[in-house]
Amino acid sequence: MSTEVSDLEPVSRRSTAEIVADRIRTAIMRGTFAPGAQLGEVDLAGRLGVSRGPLREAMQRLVAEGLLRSERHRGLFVRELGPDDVRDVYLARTAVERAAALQVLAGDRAAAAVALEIPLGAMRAAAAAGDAVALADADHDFHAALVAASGSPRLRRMTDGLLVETRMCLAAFQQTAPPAPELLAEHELLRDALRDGRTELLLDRLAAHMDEAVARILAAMPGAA
Amino acid sequence: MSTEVSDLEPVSRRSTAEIVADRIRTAIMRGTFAPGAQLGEVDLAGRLGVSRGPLREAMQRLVAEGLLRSERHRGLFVRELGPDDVRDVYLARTAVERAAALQVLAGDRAAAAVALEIPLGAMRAAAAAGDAVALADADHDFHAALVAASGSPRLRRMTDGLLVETRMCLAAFQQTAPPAPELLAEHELLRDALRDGRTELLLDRLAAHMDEAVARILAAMPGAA
DNA sequence: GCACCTAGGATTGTCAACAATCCGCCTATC
DNA sequence: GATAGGCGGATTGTTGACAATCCTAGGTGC
Repeated sequence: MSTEVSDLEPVSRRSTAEIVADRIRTAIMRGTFAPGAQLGEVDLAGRLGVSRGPLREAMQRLVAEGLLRSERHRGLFVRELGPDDVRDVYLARTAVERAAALQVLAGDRAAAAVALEIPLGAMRAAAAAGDAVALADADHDFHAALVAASGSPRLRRMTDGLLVETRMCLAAFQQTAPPAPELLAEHELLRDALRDGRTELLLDRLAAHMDEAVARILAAMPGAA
Repeated sequence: MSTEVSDLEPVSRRSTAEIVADRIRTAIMRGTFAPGAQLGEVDLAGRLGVSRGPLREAMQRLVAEGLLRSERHRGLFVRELGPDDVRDVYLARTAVERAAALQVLAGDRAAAAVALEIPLGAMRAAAAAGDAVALADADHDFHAALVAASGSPRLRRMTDGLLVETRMCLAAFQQTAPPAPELLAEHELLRDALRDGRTELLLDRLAAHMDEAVARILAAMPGAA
């Protein structure tokens, strides 16, 4: 809203509803809207500078993505994710990223390994600077890049949605700083196994990576069994 | 539109946008709207008896699901699925249903096998009657039931979307009648392997089932490589 | 004859107002 | 004192109209 770099296409190529959806999605991802919080339409519309029409369209999109819960004549609420949801998100992520990894292994492994170097670099910088948010961003980008390298639009779309939910889980209790060096090492091992075409090793490490993430999150969760 | 069985809750519990989305989704699934066709808002709104507001909300939902393609100031078009899309849909389905199958194997196999008997019965009846549409419905229900038995909401939601795209692929050239007895046998083999807990066998049969479906569809497709 | 420009029509994008519904609180009654 | 009934405020759901944009057809100049 403040500084647009390219005023050539201020609002042209993307629909307003899509822009609004992205904005709210990011806000939910960052924890700006607490889980369970109600989102008033007039308030949001006024804050974003749009009318209720496009805003409602954006909301429908987020409801379809599973980020919001709509109660008729009650309002829209940010979905709250419990322990079961954490397990389910990572179950689905494991399934999708496993398939993506297999596709990458069958394709151009080297190019994918190179592409992964970008988020890995960001992860190293974030770890060195002790920036937890940047670390989470880099983690996010790593997995998005992995799935993007598969060349599958549907796996990519699914991952995009699941990663947002992952960030929602993390944002609920950001104070739980993950051990940065360990996290970085895990991702580098994934990159190594991918680059070297070690199929079984990659799949095992991927599954282990997911299991550890679930354990980390559930350990930091209040009412986890 | 013609005969509603339960007029007790005509529009109460579900939002209008959701109802409209379901209606259009079904129409796309059945091939009522040809791929690439433009959907005019005023025309659809008038035909469904709602205003353009809820209709646009429903459209945003379908766009998010990947069924429609929106071009700004141009209109909404039914997505056309090419050979690459067919392969991608089944790639994603294989990933999701594999994960679901593993979850079922780790849970209550017997109950899942019983649940699968319902769509299998419908499939037998459709095969005997030579009803291609009912056969496709039963096929659809089988895989939906398999994933539902996993107890994972996210795998379930992904499958719902992917199955709709599957039907879109099939609807494009309905005349390609699949060999009913063979299709039935394949699904019964899946059920058997699931019931008996034969993990490797089930996963192999599932992958083969998907591969055969892709081959069947691509063979009937006009411009397939 | 061909290319460019312009007017027309139609469609989408957006907005502000109206109507229906629900929640919380207050009051009256048992 | 507790509970049933009703009222007020707020929010969502829906509608119709207005404005911006794009494609197509026709005309004009070169």
